[in-house]
Amino acid sequence: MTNEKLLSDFKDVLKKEGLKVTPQRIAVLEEIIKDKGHRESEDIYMAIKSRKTHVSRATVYRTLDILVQKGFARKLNLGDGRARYETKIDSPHHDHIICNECGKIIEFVNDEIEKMQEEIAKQHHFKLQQHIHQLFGLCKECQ
Amino acid sequence: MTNEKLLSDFKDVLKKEGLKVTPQRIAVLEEIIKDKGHRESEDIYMAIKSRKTHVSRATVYRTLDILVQKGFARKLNLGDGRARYETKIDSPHHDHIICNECGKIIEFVNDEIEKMQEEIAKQHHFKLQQHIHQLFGLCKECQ
DNA sequence: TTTATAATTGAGAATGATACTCAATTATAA
DNA sequence: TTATAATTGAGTATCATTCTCAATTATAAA
Ligand SMILES: [Mn+2]
Ligand SMILES: [Mn+2]
Ligand SMILES: [Zn+2]
Ligand SMILES: [Zn+2]
Repeated sequence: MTNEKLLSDFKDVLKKEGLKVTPQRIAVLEEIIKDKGHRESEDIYMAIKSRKTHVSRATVYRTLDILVQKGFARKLNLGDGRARYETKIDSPHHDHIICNECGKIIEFVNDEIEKMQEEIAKQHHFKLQQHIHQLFGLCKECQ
Repeated sequence: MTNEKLLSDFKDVLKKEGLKVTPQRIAVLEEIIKDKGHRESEDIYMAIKSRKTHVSRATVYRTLDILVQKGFARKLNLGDGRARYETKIDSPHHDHIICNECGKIIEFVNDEIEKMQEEIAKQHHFKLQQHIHQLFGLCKECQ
């Protein structure tokens, strides 16, 4: 999806919800799509500030919530107390491998595992809604 | 392993490390082995207080750290901001299924998945150290 | 059993990420 | 241009967990 289309989609969603299109909201959206990485709220806040748009941490958090809610972003919990956000646009489901040393994050998907999760849930009479699968270790460079 | 053996093992470890055997530390150990569940620090703190032993939250946290460090307990992050602790004694590795509604926790192991994780790590040149695999959904009762 | 001493404890303060409050500002539609 | 409801941001609150440090205690030597 082009960034223009994405931006206009976002505006449409905001309007549809009776929410306003503000420079802060646009800036957060732009920041999330610009850098394909797994970003902390603080990073995004600093990146926006270091440019032209005036923004507060509160607004960054609020906008990230909207983006997650509306399917534009995904929120990750890597267990270190700081949430990460990544774009969800053109980004199908995947899980993560995280380096314990340098923090590098690699994405992976394994259909076998995805399938098995469903079976395990079924065996225990659970209706699966989400899952977290994270592998932690040392990356090539950090071993 | 008998509770007596476990207690004496714990005392041995403490002594070996130059740490003191205190009623608070014993109480935390006892609490962790008494209830096989996935306990919050606050639960353990309350349970100990509601008995006879005087203890503080700080000491519960400190002792739980020791128990995890020395292999007597396991610390879980379920993504809700409160750590859970479970006994590691006679409890081989497993992962968890968590009910989004009532919080019920079920344990599972799947050797296939365990094996695949190793392969995935290898493919990405990672030396695997730990992993988190949690399935979230609705349990039979909550659907 | 004392004594010496280093380890431990607990009350309360600190931390850090995130959420909330509310007065001032702003986007939007009439 | 105006009316108004939504948004913003500064600062405060929250909540789990960690830290501080003076008072207490476990331990081992005498
Ligand atoms: Mn990712
Ligand atoms: Mn368990
Ligand atoms: Zn690394
Ligand atoms: Zn349930």
